[in-house]
This record gives sequence, C-alpha cells and structure tokens, in this order.
Amino acid sequence: MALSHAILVSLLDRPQSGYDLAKRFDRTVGFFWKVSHQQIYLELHKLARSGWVASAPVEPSERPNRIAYQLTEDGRKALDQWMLEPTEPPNFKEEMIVKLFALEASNRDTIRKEIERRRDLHTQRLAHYQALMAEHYPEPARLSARRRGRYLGLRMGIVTEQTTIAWCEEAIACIDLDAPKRTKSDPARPR
Amino acid sequence: MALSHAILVSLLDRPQSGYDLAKRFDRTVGFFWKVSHQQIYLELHKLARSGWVASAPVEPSERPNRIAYQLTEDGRKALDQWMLEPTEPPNFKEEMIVKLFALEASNRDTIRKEIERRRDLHTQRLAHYQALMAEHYPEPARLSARRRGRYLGLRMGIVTEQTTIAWCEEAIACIDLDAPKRTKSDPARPR
DNA sequence: ACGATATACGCAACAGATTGCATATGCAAA
DNA sequence: TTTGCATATGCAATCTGTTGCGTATATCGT
Repeated sequence: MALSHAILVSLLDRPQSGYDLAKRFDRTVGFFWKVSHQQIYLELHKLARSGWVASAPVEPSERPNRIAYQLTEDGRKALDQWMLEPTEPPNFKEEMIVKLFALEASNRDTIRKEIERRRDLHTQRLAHYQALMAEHYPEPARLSARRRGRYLGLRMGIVTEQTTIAWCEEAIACIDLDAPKRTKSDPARPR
Repeated sequence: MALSHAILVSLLDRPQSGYDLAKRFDRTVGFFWKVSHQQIYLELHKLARSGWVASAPVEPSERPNRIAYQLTEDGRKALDQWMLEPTEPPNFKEEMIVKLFALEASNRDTIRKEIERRRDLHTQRLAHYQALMAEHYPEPARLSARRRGRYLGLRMGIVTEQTTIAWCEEAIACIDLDAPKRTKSDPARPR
C-alpha cells in the first residue's frame, strides 16, 4: 500500500485536498510515478474510513467545495509503523525488453526507431530534472533535512534517466551488430 | 497489456504451457518483473479466447495434465501490430523515495538501515546478473540476433542495479550531512 | 456575454494483479 | 511407506489502478 502512505507523508507537511495532493504528485514524483486524481480521491476516502485522516477546517476565504484532509494521531502512528517495514525493490515492467526478446522475429528498423524515440524522451526528462536541480538545489551540501529527502528523490530521477539513455545508446549500437556495413551514401538498413 | 504480449513473444520460440512460461519468466526477466503463475494462466485463457494462441498437441511421453499453447496466425499478426506501437517508460514506484520525503519527521537510523539493506539486496542481484553474463554471454560481440535481445535485457538489469547501488551510497552519505561529527569510539547517531 | 481553462469532487465499469485455497500426479528421500 | 517436493492447473475474493463520464463553480480573456 504505497500510495496511501505517500498521501500520509504529504499530509505531514500540511492539510491538503485531493486536488492539492494530485498536483503535488505531478510536480514531484509524477514523472516516474503516475497517479490519477481518481485514485487519490479513492485513497482519501479509504484513509478517512480508517480514521487515519480527517477533514480539516477550510478557511472561509477558500472555495466552499474544497475538502482538506489532515493527518490524525492514528494516521501518524500508522505512518511511523510503515516506516519500520522493509521496502520491496520496485518492479519495473519495461516493455522495450519484451520487444528486444522478439528481435530475431521482427523488424529491426521499427525497434531501433522506437529505442531512439525512448532515448529522446528520456533526454528531455533528464533536462527537465536538471533544470529543477539547478533551480531548487544549487547547493546540495547545505540543505535542511526536509529538503534533503526531496533532493535525493530528484537525484534518483536524474541517475535513472542517465542510465536509461546510456542503455538506449548501447542497445541501438548492438541491434545491427551483424548487419552488413553501411556507407553514408547508402544508408539503407536491412531488416 | 504488456504481459499478454510478453507471453506471445515467449511462444514465438516454441509452444509452452503456463508452467513453462512462469518458470521462464522467473529465469529471465523475473528479477525486475514479478509475475504470478495465476496471472499467466489467466492471460493464457484470455489469449485463447481471443484466438491468439491455441492448445498445441502434447507429446504422449509428457504428463497428460500439461496444456501447451502455441501462437496462431492471428496471434502473430497481433504481435506484429504491437511491435509498431510506442512503449511507455515504465513507472517506477520506489517506496524509498516516499520514506525519504518523510526524512525530517521520522527516525533517521531506521531509514539509513533500510537503505543499507536495499543496497545489499541490489548488490546481490548485481552479482547474480554478472554471473549470468559471464556464463551465457562471454563474448557479446559475436551473438546471434536471438541472443542479442536477451543480452540487452540482462545489460539493462546490470546497469539498473549498479545505478541503484550508487544512489543508495549517495543517499546514505547524504542523510546525516547535518549531524554532529562522530568518532569511532562514539558511534552513536542522533535522530 | 461567451467560451476556454482551472479548480474541485465523485461514480461506475473495467482491467490488471495478488493472495489464498484446492486439486492431482510423479518421483525421490527418509 | 510416508513425507515432501516439483510438476501442473485452476477458482474466488480482494486489492489496485485506469478510463470514461458527470457535475459544479470560479476566473480570465475576448
């Protein structure tokens, strides 16, 4: 049950509505962990039923249809308990690997282009993460505990993208290892 | 629908039963993609209903309760179609990041130990992958197309584990950056 | 005044995946 | 001979997560 606990962690900071949580997810871990707003509303209802969160008073200045939730004592205890439990390595369903397993039986040109597309996509993501890093963490050595956790999350994003890009380059070079040599004037690539 | 296509790709090789497929999954991509045997049996039924696989004759020498499936013409077409579709980057629900987001509010010692545990686990996985690499792909430059796809899958496993281990080391070093200095004779670590 | 966009919540149906249970055979070790 | 293990399949319940739809209000530009 990772999402519910991610919500609890976010509520440690301050009371938030489902909408707030969804936006915050998108801005922080959203790139490598997609969560739909439906899922968040659903989890909030469940957490409320468990008594781990409760509706928080909404400032009269805010919209009336907004429902903010705050962490309860029970929720805080549940979170502390969860922190003690071991984490599983995430599993990682990379469809590219499945396609590569079919390398012999399928069109190499298609696969190569797809890996190139993925490489470009990850290059964009990396640039985005690096911009965030430069903007928010110019001096990592001097961060508060609160910001250090977020910094490490972003670092994971960066090293993951770098690794993925390097792997894509390796895969592109590897796919045609047995193909006949090509020249610039004859760039046709055989199947 | 990635699992169903992974099954189709595996059946490209030869007809297989659910049990065969499950074992093969465990031996190949199983480390980073856990699939239960139930899920495989379920998908096989679905694929059979769609007409993408069909029961294959079972050798009389084999156990009678074994049901092997083979790819049909339709299944092969569906697979070719799927190869043309773009792949999404996998999403990657790393619970450690959620825990790190709670760094300020929780026990650092617990988090540090958990990251050390994860680092050790990934170190074991890496050793396992490297053993597989040495055993099966001692000379990567001379592989057939069939084996090259599998080689690249294993390479992805290796670089992913290496990256994860390096990130764990970085995180361990980073967690206590603001803690008072410790000596070997006084290894107590404050919260 | 109108439309676009952002805010804000939720239901219903489905798909994907896990967990626990049930069943049955064959083989080898204690 | 009994116990346990590997082989081999499957149901039912549950949980997790997605997709599509529906409903509002507020804000802002034209």
